[in-house]
Amino acid sequence: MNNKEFIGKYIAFLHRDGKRFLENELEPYHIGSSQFYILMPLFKADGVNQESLSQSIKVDKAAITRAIQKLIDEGYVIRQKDEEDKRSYRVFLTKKARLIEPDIVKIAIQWEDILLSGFDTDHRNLIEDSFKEMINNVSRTNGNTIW
Amino acid sequence: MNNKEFIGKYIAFLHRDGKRFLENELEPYHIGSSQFYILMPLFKADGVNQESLSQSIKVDKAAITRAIQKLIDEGYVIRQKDEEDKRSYRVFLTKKARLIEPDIVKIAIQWEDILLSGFDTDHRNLIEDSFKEMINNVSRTNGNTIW
DNA sequence: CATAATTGGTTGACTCGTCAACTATTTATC
DNA sequence: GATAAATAGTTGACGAGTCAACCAATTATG
Repeated sequence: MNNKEFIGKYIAFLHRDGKRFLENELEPYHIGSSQFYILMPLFKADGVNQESLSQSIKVDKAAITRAIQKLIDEGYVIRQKDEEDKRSYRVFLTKKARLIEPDIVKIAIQWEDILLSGFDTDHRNLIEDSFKEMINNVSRTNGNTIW
Repeated sequence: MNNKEFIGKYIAFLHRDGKRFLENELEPYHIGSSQFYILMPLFKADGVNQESLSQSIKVDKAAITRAIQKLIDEGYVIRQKDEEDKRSYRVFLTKKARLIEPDIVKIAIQWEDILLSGFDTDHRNLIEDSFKEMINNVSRTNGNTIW
């Protein structure tokens, strides 16, 4: 039984599968997984700036810029210069985005249900907590030094 | 307490952090994370072909081709036409690769230790099993249809 | 045994994300 | 209040991975 595998490998598997799943499901809406990750926080609260989106999904602001451009092109968001701080833009959902919101959320839930199928509530909570712990572990480690 | 988050989001966080960690640590060896993922199975058994590597790390064979090219350029592997099946190449580690093997394995363990720090043995086993279940769930789902 | 289907590998075009360098605005500091 | 430092956003170059189209070799099938 010398088949010890690393968690990192499993994380990579699931990440790639998830990306593929999302991109297949999102194809009818002409967006990809990067747009999905931006829409999700916007559904909760729009009018925020790109920096805030960058922090909430922990993705480089350069990637946010590019992903938002696509959302604009497809008519899902508009940007408006923030009059309080003219360096930044506030990003707002359009009606078109609100129309697809239930579909997009459903896709997120579908993926969650696939991943966790067969897990009871306790197990789901334990997994969620464990993920949070791992994320804390990582940020604690790279928070101080640069590794 | 309406902050239900999706596991998929956490997976993406950890994937990106892991990639960054690996790439920082691997820099002195002039390889990146894609080479890391290929070296790891080769350390267990080399002389296999690219298709086999593709399956073992679940990465598209096109990416394997490109990642191996870099390993060749850096002198960590050589390829040898398989005389039994002339379509395929057998990939062998060089001495240079064997020399860095302990370092590379140590980097993998380091990342594992960061992720799972504070987890006792039971918790670690539970996490590993849960990841395996999630991966089974995914392959069961996309095994039949194409979603 | 000839032709068809499958398999191993490569290439090109693409998405997603990172980092570094840059502009423009805002905030601190002397 | 001028200059320095920090912050929001953009752009370019890159690495990693996917998919599709393609060769060449192998295996099935008629």
